Amino acid sequence: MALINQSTIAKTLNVSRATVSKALKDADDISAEMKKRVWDLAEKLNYIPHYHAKRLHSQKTNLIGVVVPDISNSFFSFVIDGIMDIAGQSDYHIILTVSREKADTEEENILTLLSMRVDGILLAVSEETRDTRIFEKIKQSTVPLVYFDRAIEGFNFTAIGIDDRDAARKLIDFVVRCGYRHIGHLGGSMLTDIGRNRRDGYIDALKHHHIPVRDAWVVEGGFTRADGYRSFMRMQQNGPLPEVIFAANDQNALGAYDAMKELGISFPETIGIVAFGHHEFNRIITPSLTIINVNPYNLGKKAMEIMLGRIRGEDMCDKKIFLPVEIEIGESLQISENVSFK
Amino acid sequence: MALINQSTIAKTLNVSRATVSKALKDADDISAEMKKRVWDLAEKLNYIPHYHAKRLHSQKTNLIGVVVPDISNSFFSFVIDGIMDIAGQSDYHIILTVSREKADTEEENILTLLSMRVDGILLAVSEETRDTRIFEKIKQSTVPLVYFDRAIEGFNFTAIGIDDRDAARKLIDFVVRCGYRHIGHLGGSMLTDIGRNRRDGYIDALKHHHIPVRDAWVVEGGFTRADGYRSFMRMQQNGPLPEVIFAANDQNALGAYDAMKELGISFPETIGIVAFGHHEFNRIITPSLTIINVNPYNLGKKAMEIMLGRIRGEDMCDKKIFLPVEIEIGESLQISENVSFK
DNA sequence: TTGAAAGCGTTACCAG
DNA sequence: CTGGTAACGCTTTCAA
Repeated sequence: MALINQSTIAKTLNVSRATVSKALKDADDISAEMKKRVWDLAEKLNYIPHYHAKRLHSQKTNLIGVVVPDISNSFFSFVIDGIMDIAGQSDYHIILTVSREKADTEEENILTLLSMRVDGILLAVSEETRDTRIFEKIKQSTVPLVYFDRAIEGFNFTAIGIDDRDAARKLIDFVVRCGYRHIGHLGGSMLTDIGRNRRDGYIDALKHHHIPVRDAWVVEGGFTRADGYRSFMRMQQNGPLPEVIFAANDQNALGAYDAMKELGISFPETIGIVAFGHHEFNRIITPSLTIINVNPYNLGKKAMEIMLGRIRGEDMCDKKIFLPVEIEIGESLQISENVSFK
Repeated sequence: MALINQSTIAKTLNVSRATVSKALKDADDISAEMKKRVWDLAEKLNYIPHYHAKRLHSQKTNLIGVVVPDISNSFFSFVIDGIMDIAGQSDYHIILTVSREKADTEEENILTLLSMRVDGILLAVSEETRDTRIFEKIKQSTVPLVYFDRAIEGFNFTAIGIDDRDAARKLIDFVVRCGYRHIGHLGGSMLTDIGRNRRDGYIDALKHHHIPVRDAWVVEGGFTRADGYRSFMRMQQNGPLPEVIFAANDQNALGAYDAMKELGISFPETIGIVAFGHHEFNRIITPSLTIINVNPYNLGKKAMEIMLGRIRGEDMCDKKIFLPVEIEIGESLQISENVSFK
């Protein structure tokens, strides 16, 4: 016997559907006796209310749509973990979609979420996204959108992430103070703000220390492990390699590590790697990277909290929110004793 | 302006809602001219159909509910990746819920999914689950349920996973053939079938090789990193440690590694670790474990394929399906040259 | 205390 | 070709 509805209960009890509906939600104007009869039968017939029929009426779904580029990237699974923790506390549910870094999949996902009338959308933009018409649509729909990690500029949506440019500057500054001057960059996608900002911070820091930027040591790439592999191979073909490589993220670093292994380049003795990353991942990488540590779980929590504020109507000003970061020193650099990071 | 509905289009065009509905779905009995007018206006007003209103009528949601114990466990994120790949190809969407290994959260999640009238439920049972009334409810609801990785016996639902007992036997057999005879076990939860089966396989193998099972070397635990840490600490208090430890899964192994690091026990020189795990994770562990390799991405794909078959009404027989596994040898064992694994 | 009726956004059947 | 109407499962307002 499949799931039943209120009508079935009403018919069996010879009362109206309205009465059943009210009894089920323990309304004041239903007799205790009637309620008991309804509850007992509901229990017996395994009645489970229809979520969407209910919400159809209330115009509020308590659903939050999430779009991530890649769920097998542990960064995003930790973000989702944070999102779901906050969602669970507030009786919200998550519709998870994955763009696979494809702009058209992302667009499809957003349309699906809008069609499900989610109360809000949390989005980390795919690497490929260029066409921004879909963001116009979201704006028009008045569904609140909060970017996390990666954002598209120009639509005045709230974004939460880190100050990538500043963080990259600090990381490279640290590397320089460790005594290195030959520093390369395996970049992320230059279509994303974080890709550009991390590269710009890298260049800022080199310039600040009067170190020339060598084109052969700056490779445009992406945020996947495969991207890191390809980027390293490209840099290696450009001629002599730097002492330290700054990878756009930890996945990319892992790809570089793959390439070095394949090429027989020892790590970290020959080349050190530093990257943007997160602690949970870093703890299990070999040998430990030196990273700018972003906490993805907190990022997810914070993003969801902001979303809830948005839905409640508080905090309506669109802005960019930065999470704190810190440098986590791994075994990937030979650090002279007198370097400290405040 | 918020999202509009068909009525708005109908009113603006001075036609009936029925006409709009049919025009939008390109029905045969609507004039080309009418269709164009409707489409143009829909486009202009940013009309996006209401997913759940539509499905309310069709009695099919194209939604699949997923319950995982822990999404920050990379095993499950890879499973989800596989599930979503197949789902995307077939126009299904995923409602993801996380039980955090808690039986009551799991039950809540299942009820939510049933209330959303998902077309099917994919479930990896939490460690804690004992009360099986909720599974009765699912059975009653006639919503197809497919277990992946971890199952509860006795309800005759389809389950997909690996033959844990056999795999554990093979893994321990391999360790013995490497020359080790002092082998301990950091177990998973004995409430789960996989926890029991892996332990039983371990015992089978020891018995087969006439190696006594030492209680001090068999610790009951769980599948998280924290569990692994605690279990190792317990075993260490029991007296002298074995040469090789068989951990219930890779997270557990990681926790054991944490404990060893804290206690200053070198790895893998003093103690080797073997575990159930998956390649993607293993590649980034230091030093690489020797694992029985389960491919979680394929597991997810397969689980979703079975689910789709179920929904279509094919393949209605409930059974246990085993995925193939293989041993992946890492740096965690000192292996003598003449050992090979067929 | 209960029930009739309208409505949420959509589709489907049948008339015209 | 177009439209009225009932239906999907539920809630809410207003009468009785």
